[in-house]
Amino acid sequence: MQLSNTSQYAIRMLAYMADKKDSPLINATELAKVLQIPYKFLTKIMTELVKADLVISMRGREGGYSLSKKASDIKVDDILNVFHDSIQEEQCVLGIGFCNGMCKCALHDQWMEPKLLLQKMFRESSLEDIAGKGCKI
Amino acid sequence: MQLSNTSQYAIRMLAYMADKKDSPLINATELAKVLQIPYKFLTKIMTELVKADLVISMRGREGGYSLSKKASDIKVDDILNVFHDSIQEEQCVLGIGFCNGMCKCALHDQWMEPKLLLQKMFRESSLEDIAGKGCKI
DNA sequence: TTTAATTACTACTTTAAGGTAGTATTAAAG
DNA sequence: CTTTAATACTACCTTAAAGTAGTAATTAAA
Ligand code: SF4
Ligand code: SF4
Repeated sequence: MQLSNTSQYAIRMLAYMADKKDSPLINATELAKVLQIPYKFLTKIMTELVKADLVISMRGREGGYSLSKKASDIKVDDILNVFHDSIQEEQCVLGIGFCNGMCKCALHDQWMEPKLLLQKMFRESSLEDIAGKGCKI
Repeated sequence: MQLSNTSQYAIRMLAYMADKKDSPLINATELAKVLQIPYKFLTKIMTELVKADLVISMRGREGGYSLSKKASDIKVDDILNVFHDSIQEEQCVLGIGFCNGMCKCALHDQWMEPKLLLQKMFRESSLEDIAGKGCKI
């Protein structure tokens, strides 16, 4: 019951970048070292974030990565969507069926509440919220 | 963000058994067919449930499985614990660190609420609650 | 006592996520 | 122009979960 490694890495990478919004470009070497994420895996993930238009990359010497928009405009859910790790509308807590409300077990209604809270949290929390709150992640 | 396949299967298997509390023993062949779970995988899972004392098994002809206690006494969380799929006390929503409340990101407090709800749900929901509510899972 | 039907055990295969290696491409610095 | 430092691409390796196969052990019916 937790996010994939890849999503976790992606969130931390982008949160770090949001935190260092003074630097126009941040490179993979720095990110890998500071966040303790394998360099090659990090660049692989970053390339996906570039393709998803959450990040802009500059190749070549003095290159690096930067957020494609304001930190407050990049929601956690946008990141999760890139890696298909977001909570779907009809997703069953047990992963058994898809909730249609027609025929339900006792857990169905109980699941609604935490599910809605999680969805809300992911959709409304931006990188700005996560970063720069005194605690580096 | 969902339970492992193994946990899902285990819950469905036990819920089905709870539902058929009239039959003293239920065998793997029936379970596999009705629940559409691979027979060999099902027996592997069931053996773990036997070792965890949630299920009693009878070998040999006319053998099968039965719940080791009343359906109302087997909680979903008991099943999740067998497969290390329960939500830990200090578990971080992002899977990044372990929440100690000392140094936290903005998601930390928001995570508390759905997490407590999920824990409560898993701990308080029994097989009796899931089974026999008109909807077979 | 033999046979059939069942669970238990051991070992293997498959799949997908996570991770690594090497090379190509790009662009600024010198 | 050449070098250097960066990202991008392709292909592979590793690990753990999921699933499969075959055989042993057990028990009741015949
Ligand atoms: S009724 Fe229960 S098992 Fe079925 S989709 Fe809803 S939560 Fe899942
Ligand atoms: S502060 Fe945020 S990242 Fe750190 S453990 Fe709590 S929820 Fe996770």
